[in-house]
Amino acid sequence: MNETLQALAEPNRFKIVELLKKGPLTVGEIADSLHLRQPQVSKHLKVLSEAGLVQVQPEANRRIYKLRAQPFQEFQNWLHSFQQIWEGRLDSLDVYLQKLQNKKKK
Amino acid sequence: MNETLQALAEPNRFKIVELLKKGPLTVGEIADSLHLRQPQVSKHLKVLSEAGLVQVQPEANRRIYKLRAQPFQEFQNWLHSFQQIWEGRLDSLDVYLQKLQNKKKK
DNA sequence: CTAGAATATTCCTAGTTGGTAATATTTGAA
DNA sequence: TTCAAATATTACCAACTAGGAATATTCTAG
Repeated sequence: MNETLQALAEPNRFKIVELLKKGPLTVGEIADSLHLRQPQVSKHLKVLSEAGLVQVQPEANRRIYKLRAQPFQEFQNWLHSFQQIWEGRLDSLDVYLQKLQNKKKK
Repeated sequence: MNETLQALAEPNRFKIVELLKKGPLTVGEIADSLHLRQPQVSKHLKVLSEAGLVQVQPEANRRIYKLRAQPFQEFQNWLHSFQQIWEGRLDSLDVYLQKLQNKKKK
């Protein structure tokens, strides 16, 4: 989960992921699209790969990269755990202030 | 969006967000729970605040921090844009290989 | 008004990381 | 087998940042 976040937090890696949403691409195509140097793209893809966000399929001397579904789904699950919060406890601040008051009076 | 990711990518800030899911807390309470020093917690909260992930409510000489819904919702929207992908194009790799073949034969 | 608690800020340092350049590796084609 | 294209790897540097220590600020209580 945290590895996923760290991988996505880098702006160029985020752009790479956005690109791959449209479909699989080779390293060179990504470099061209984003105006990045090839070694940098390879390094970013390595990070994304180690985080499990992309998978690679060798094809001749090209490497075709594509997104993997799982980490994004786990991400959604995590975000889902927030949803209840905004509903059930719309603003528990008042409750909290009560709690503080009680402590003070102990 | 990217600021949100960068804020969440730091492990201790992630823990702070997880803590705040259970309800608003003061700086000191966060520091105690996570075994962090107060200045560090203040600094992390500043980053989270500037990213719009938390909001603060001064109460005497305490500052009560709580999560803000919006950035998490935007996050969900972003992730939602992936959902169609795993369905419609389950594995467009074959299609892509066709494309490569065509280019080669041009 | 003073003391102390809670929090923010500043300065410094060490570790991390993105970018570049150069090089190595792999593969198809001549 | 030799060349060129595509990609990965390495070494290096500059920039960023988290952590720690010290200090400043704000507020309450007495």
